[in-house]
Amino acid sequence: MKGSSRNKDHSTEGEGTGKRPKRKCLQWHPLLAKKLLDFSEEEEEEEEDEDIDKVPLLGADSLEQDADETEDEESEQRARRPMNAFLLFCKRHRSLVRKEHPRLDNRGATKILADWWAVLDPKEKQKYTDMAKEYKDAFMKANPGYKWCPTTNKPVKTQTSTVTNRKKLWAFASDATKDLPSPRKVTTKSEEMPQLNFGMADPTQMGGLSMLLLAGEHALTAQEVSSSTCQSDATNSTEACQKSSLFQFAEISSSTSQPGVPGAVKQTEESALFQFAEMSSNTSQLSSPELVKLCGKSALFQLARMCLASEGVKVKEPGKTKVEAPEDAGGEVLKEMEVELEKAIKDSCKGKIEQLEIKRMQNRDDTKAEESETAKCGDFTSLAMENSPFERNDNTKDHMCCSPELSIADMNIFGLKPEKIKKKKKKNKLDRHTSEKSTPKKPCKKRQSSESDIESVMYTIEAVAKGDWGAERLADTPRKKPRPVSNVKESMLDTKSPKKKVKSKDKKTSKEKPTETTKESKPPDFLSIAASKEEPCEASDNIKVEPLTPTEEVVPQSLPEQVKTEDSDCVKKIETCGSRKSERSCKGALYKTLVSEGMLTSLRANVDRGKRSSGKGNSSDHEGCWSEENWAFSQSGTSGNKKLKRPRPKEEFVFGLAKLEEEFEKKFNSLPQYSPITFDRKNSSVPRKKRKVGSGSSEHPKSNKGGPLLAPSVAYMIVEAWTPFSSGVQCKGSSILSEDRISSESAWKNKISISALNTPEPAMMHEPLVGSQKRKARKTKITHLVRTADGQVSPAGGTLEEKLKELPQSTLQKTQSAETDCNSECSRNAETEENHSITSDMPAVSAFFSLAALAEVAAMENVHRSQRATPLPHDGQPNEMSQAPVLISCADQ
DNA sequence: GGGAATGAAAA
DNA sequence: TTTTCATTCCC
Repeated sequence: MKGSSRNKDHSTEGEGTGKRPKRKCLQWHPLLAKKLLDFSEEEEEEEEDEDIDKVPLLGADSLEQDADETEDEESEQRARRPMNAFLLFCKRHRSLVRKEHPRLDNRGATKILADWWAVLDPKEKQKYTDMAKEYKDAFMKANPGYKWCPTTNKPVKTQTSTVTNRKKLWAFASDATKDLPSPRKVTTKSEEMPQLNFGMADPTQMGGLSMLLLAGEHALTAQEVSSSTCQSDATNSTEACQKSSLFQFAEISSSTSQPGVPGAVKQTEESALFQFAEMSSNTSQLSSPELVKLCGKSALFQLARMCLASEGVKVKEPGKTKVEAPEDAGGEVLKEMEVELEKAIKDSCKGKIEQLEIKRMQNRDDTKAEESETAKCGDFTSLAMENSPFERNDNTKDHMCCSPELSIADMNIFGLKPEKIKKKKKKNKLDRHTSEKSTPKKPCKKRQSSESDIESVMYTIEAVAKGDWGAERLADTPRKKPRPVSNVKESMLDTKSPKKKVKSKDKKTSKEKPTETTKESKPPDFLSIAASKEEPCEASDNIKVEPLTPTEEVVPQSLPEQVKTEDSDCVKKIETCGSRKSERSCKGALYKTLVSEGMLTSLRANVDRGKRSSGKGNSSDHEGCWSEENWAFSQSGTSGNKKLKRPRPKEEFVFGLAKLEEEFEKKFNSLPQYSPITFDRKNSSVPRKKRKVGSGSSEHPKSNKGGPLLAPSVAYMIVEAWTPFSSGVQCKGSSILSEDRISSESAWKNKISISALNTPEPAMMHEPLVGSQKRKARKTKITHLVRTADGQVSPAGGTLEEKLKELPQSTLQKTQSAETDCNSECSRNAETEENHSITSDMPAVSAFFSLAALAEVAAMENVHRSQRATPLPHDGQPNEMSQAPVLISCADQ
């Protein structure tokens, strides 16, 4: 009754959409959700404050379960066992069933679904099975210790009263080992998680540094590649660069995600990417790419100068510099530095720098100048060199609290002591941002200054690692600094990137800016993100991390040496900066290109599509894969938007969740949906139970209803068209169907996407048949199908090809050729061969897959076109199949 | 919270 | 072989 509101009606859209059962907060990925929740909680606190007491628990998710949670246990508890194939099927088709049978309640729907399931072609089932398996695998990876049945043990939950009813149990084998669930704990507690699959906790806790580490590691490899590629060409390689960049991002994201910490990492990454995108976009907007380069150079140049200056300073007064207190101790040095900086800055950008004394004054004045400058050098702002130092000084003075050591270390890390100093100012602002985004946790509310320092450092590190530099900083700047400077920056930002403001915390920012007092408010951000403790941890982490992770060139180098060998550091730093810069430029260029090409847009669109899920709010995490993909998407998506506003922290979380969900959905969506009609027929023909042979129902389901499923008519048609083929073989052209699929496929990282997802085979008929019969059936069906596809019109198989071709024309824009190719090939293959494992191509593709999905698709398409260019005709050679970008899997009965 | 379905895992 | 529990959501 109560539920009546919901009625079947809306459910139409998706299972996913609306449904949130009361209890279950997180359908798919409890784990992620929890993790995310953790973050989100914090954020929420910030935003909402009201709500959560302190409980870090899950504010959001918890819907009902909150109670249960003590974080750990709960988290564990939270994990829900992965859905099995049937459940996936149900989820996917329930809405359809409901549409057809609005009055049916779920039970009835479930029965129908069961019928459908029974009828469903084995192949089709296989897809779901595969997906389920994948899902499970991912889940298990995420939750190594997860047990389906807690069995008696389940001691776990006892405590919390709530014990999750349902969830209850699953005891994790060993808490320690079990990562997933525990991760949260770890995070909270500080235990270390071995990482595990997800090990989110660590990175999160680690904060930016950890992030850096993770990202850095990935980045290193990725970057290397990218750098090499990028270096080769600027524009020409653009595509290559793009790919590389995408790839890198993907890897980074994936890598980070894998390790764990979906939430934080994602955010950070996203932010980074986003920033990147913004950077590029901004720069592009503001000025030509050249400008960008110039700016970057200038920035780099400045940095270099900074380093040099710092070196000099160090040489002169190492001790002081280290200790820092820039103003206090190294007034002279500072001045020198300032002078140099000013020069450099002026050189590059007109003056932003101010002397220590005048800093603020100038800063204010500069504000105006900055605006103008901004246009000139976007990066510059990003560097935030100027202001930050000053502020830093101030801050340092004010509070060096946290650990001067850290600050120093940080400085060392960067290799840019001076920079750090400078950065601080921005950092303050940035910090918020950074902390929020990149490192949710760290910040201690209390001392901004200290935080700012650390954060700034971390931020910079992260930025460096990411190569975001400018972008992040830009974003950050606005936020944190309460000071007038911030205002200036803001103005800068405004002009440059309204987005950022929009982004996440503009609101807060605004608040913050007004006055330092706001700092507190700021802290909330941090706080929200980070637990109170983190600071020390962070610091330590940072230090530790640095050496550990070579996140990026800069960091690693600097890290080890940093502490003592400053000189070398500086040099190195400079170099690194340069390298990064190149990377950045490449990335930026790539993004730009992507944007221009519209790829980002498309990605974004995909994301948007997925959004509906966002409403759900559930996040699913389970697999690294998904999460990774999500990230990738999110990143790409955000970047694509260009300016999309970055969601606020909360939003980000939500976003993260949403993204996860989206991804999941994408994947999920990738699963073939079958039109009810088809089932109906079958059902009708065969009264529920699986009818095995099927027979023939020929008909085309497609007529309409089916439409709802995949892509509208087109997709559906395609499906049908494919079906025939699929009957014998499954064709999976990645691009084949609708974008959704593509996206979804992309989403799937590796194999899954390829292997299973693909083809939607509506048909269910043939399966049971045996050998020759099957073949006959297939052919027959095929003809039928073909006909149906056409609209029932064309009879014979000959039409198939035509239809296939037509189909693409009709709807498919992109992969038409590919599809056709696939189809033809598939058909052939089906006839001749049935089993084709996934193509060899996959592996390569798989690598990028998540992120680059679109890019890949495009590339693949291009390749196809170029290579095959509608070769298709029947003869497709099996070999081609393998080659063909489109994956075709032929399942043989 | 039960229930309708299926399936996987554990006992 | 039996239990649990995964999803969905009305009742």
